[in-house]
Amino acid sequence: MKTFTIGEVAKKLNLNVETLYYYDRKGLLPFVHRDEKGNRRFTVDDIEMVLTILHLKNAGVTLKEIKQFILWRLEGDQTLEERWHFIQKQEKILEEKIQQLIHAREILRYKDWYYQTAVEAGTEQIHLLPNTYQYNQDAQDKFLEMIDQMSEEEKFLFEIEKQEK
Amino acid sequence: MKTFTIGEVAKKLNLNVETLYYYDRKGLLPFVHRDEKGNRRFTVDDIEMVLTILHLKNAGVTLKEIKQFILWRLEGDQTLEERWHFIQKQEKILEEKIQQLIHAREILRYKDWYYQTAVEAGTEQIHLLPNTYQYNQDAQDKFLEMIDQMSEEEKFLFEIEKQEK
DNA sequence: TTAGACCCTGTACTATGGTATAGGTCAAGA
DNA sequence: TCTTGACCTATACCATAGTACAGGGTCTAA
Repeated sequence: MKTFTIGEVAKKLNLNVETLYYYDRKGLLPFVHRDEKGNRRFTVDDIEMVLTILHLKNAGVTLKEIKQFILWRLEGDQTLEERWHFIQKQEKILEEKIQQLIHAREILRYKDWYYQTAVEAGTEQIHLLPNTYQYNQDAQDKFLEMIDQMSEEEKFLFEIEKQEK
Repeated sequence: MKTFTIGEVAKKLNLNVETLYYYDRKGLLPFVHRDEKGNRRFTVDDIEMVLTILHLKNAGVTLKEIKQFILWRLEGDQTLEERWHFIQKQEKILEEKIQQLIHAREILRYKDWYYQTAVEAGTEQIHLLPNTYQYNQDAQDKFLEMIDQMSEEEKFLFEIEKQEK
């Protein structure tokens, strides 16, 4: 069965070897064996595992949690339920993260509109109440139109702005 | 015009005051004025600015970059173009991040299926080739079915697994 | 008049996820 | 033979984004 050196794995997975050494030190690669010279040899299965680490990392899972998952995996079928629940939990967390970023994207798109129109007008004043940095009705309407759901913080600001007027 | 203390702002924006002090130290709140006693007083405009900071932070922008944006904003209309380009750049970065997380979500959903079926079967063996940790044809087919686009790293693994067989 | 709740500054400490550096082994090629 | 490159360990160092703590001021209510 073909095996790979740490350098080959790093190259193929677009990591640098230091990162793989770091993961090993942190206990994320307990499955990797050594040859007679003491060098790590990664099997295809091992690379599969490293890819799983990267998948979880991409999903925002910390190395500590990933380590737990890896250890469960080495324990075999008796930890299937734990692993399943772990995956379900991470799915929920990730879903929330995605929704948060989608909100952030709406905000950026609003700001994009805001600056595009300001640049066209040559001044930000077109969006502001005279002598303040507070947004005028048009800017607020556009905000409401472009943003699906306001956060609590945004609602709070809307409230105090209303009271000012 | 009503103003707010740092504690009030922190509470309303769900931050702790230390974080606001930290932002100030880092130069993100140069617009906040003090009263006779030396205490910070936040105007509605100021809170608007802090909310902008939080929006950018949610979008994954670093504090360093946010500081730049804030400074531009204080310079007024002559920096409108810079600010617009900055927003457009952050939009692109965020879009990529969202797509990456959506890929990660597909992977997690696949793993969810993988573990659900394994738990039902009582063993992970139903997805593996005998005596390895490599996925069998069914598991691979399901992967291809559930994952929209494979990353380079995933393609690489598929290749070497094919060669093994 | 004193305790508690805020406010302030400055400095230290933390976690996370690496990256860099020093010092060493070993095999292959010029 | 000697240098280059890939591997190894151990340790130091880094940025980011806070969090905690020490020491001090000021106002208010019991």
